[in-house]
Amino acid sequence: MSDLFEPENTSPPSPPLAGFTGVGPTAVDPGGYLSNLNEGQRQAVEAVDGPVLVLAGAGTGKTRVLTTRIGHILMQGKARPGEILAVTFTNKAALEMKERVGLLVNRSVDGWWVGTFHALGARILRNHAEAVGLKSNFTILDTDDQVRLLKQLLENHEIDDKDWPPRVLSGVIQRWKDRGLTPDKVSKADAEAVAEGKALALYRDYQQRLKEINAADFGDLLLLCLSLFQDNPPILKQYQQRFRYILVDEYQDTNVAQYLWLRLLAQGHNNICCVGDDDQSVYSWRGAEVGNILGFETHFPGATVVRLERNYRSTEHILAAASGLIAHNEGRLGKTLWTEDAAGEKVRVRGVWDGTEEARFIGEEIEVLQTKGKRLNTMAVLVRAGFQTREFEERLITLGLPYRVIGGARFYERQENRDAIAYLRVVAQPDDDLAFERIVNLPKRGLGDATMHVVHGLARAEGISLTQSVRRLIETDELKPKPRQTLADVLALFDRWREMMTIIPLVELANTILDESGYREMWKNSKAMEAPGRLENLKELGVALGEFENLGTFLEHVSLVMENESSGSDDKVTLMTLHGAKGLEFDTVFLPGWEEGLFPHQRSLDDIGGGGLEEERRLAYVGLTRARERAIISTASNRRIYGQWQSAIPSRFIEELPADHVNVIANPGFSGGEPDAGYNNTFGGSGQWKRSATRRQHAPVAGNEWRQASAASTGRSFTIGQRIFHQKFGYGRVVQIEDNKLEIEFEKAGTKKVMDSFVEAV
DNA sequence: CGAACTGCATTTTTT
DNA sequence: ATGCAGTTCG
Repeated sequence: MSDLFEPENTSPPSPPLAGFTGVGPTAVDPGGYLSNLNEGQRQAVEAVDGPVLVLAGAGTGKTRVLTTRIGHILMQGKARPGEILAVTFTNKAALEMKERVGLLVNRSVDGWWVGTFHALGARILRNHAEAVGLKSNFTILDTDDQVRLLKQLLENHEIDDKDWPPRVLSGVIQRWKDRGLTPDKVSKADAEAVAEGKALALYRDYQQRLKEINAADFGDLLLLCLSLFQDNPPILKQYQQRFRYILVDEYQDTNVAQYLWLRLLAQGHNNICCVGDDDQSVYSWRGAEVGNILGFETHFPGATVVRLERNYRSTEHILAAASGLIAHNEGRLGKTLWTEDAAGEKVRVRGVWDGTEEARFIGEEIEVLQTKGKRLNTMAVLVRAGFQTREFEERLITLGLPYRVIGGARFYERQENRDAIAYLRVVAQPDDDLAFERIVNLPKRGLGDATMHVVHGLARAEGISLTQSVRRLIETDELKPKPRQTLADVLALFDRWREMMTIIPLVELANTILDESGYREMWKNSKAMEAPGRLENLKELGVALGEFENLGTFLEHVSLVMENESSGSDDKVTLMTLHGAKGLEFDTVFLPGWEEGLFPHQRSLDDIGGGGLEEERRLAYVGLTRARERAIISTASNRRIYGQWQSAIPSRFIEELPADHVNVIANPGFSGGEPDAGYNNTFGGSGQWKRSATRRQHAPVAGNEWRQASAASTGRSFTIGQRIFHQKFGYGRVVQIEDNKLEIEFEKAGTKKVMDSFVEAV
């Protein structure tokens, strides 16, 4: 273990933050950055030493607190930039923190220890890879790789993949890792609960195999750090001494492994400041442990707890509604948000007949707001589950309202990009079996199952990687001449590319590989519909590559930063899930689908006493608190789920909203409650929807309409470049086709997405 | 090897 | 209903 720390730290100690301009007057700061804070925020910033928990409610300025706190520590000369560890959960948050700190201290924060748990974990591990049985160029496996690896290993484990699909087992192992459990720490009870106790051996085997192929999965980035620290006290000590101050964002989302990681690093000085909101903990299903934030004072004795309760985002009615709702949860640390802002509009609750009407209603509301001068990018539709966006998309397309859907397939996850990246991975790291396997016969080289079976056999028997196995096999005559020659050629290509790696620029290397491997040729010859798009994506990948110094940096980026955030500044309505909306805010927020079974989701209702329902309620709370000026909830009395029409009951969360802050409006056709719910009647309270509402069997009228529209849209097909006519937008040309949605460049109206049923060929 | 068929699940998402 | 993955058949 040579140099523990990177070059930027070997620079001579500079005076603490020369060039720090702060925000205002310097020295003790009267009128400077501290005076921009409210009482609570200021406390959170000034309580520099010892453990601090900042309970930051929605919209109370936690990012400001975090960044100002970093500035304050530097300003006070308590630490130099390289001595602060600031951890976030997502790259987006890390980027924002870097930007804002950079702005505050008026200098670049490159090289500071600001990043995600995973990125920082990887950074530490690369410095000490040998100590945990890896080489420093180890590959970081994504979820997909994990599953494929596991699938291969399953064969030796007599586990029935019908009962225990690799995906599930991968989840189990991941959860163990989330809890900080290496194979030898998994309890007997835990182990026996999965695949008749056979999963533990699989976990061992999986870890073994990871080392053989010089790879780590996401969980390992933390777990291996823990092992590293525990097994090498001197290394741990150096990091402890180095990170004099630790800051953590979104603490309610951390898992046990992350808590242990933080605790080890903070040991000694205990200068750790965690910011979070227990009421916004919505990720327990992926291993987040609310107990981390609930038990902070026990985990870090003598902790200072600061509550940020003054909200700068929402109106009074919105806050009161949200607070009233979340008050139904037990086991909270407790906070009451308040604001000095106006009362504003009450939260609206609208009952509708079905999903179609719901989409129509929201579409109308958006148009009304638009005529009042509201921009589309101030509005968002927040749904519980991804599939719900479809109905709104269709409606918005019909109305010609631009929208964007957040979430879904990402750039680096597209097949062609993954293939190209696989080539690069094998160049960078020959032992990367998963990448090697992906492309060894892509394009087709005539290497079938028979050949690969032999290769696998030797690899498994010897505990070596596939590349190594191939290297040996081509020296023998175990293989038939043809595949043997093919493999030799492939290996020779990789050897050549590997030599080029250090001499030619990354983009050129990638282009050479795509050409010489025949991969690009494969798509050029393909008659598949998507082929041109794939080639386009490969070009796009080239552009992305251009921004990186070397292959290693690029691959790290690909595995840790799955970003695909587009401009975001366009004037479009945002459609996304409630989970995706955490941390964002909009003037107007639409919250559709508040029905029992959908929200709260059925799965949480089935999970009796598991806390699932409370998490759903927190999700509702998150949704409401995204709104600055307006929150509009809707609930449909009929919904088509899995192709089956079902009558639905309004979500219990609607009843839980405090009546004084809510306006309930039901429609004539609405059948969620009293037989004769008045049209546009405004009730003072929300209790009128008893869940004993009559459940009737019915075939919704609107269903026919939907079916017709759907049938009409499937009949025709368009081709790219075709000239068309649209009732509302006039003549145009098809530029892209996505199912029955067309992107059309109109001659007068610009580029819009429309449904093909509204378009005629000319 | 690729097309057609069958069964099956179907919340949320980051790294 | 729908899509996907695994399997089977030509």
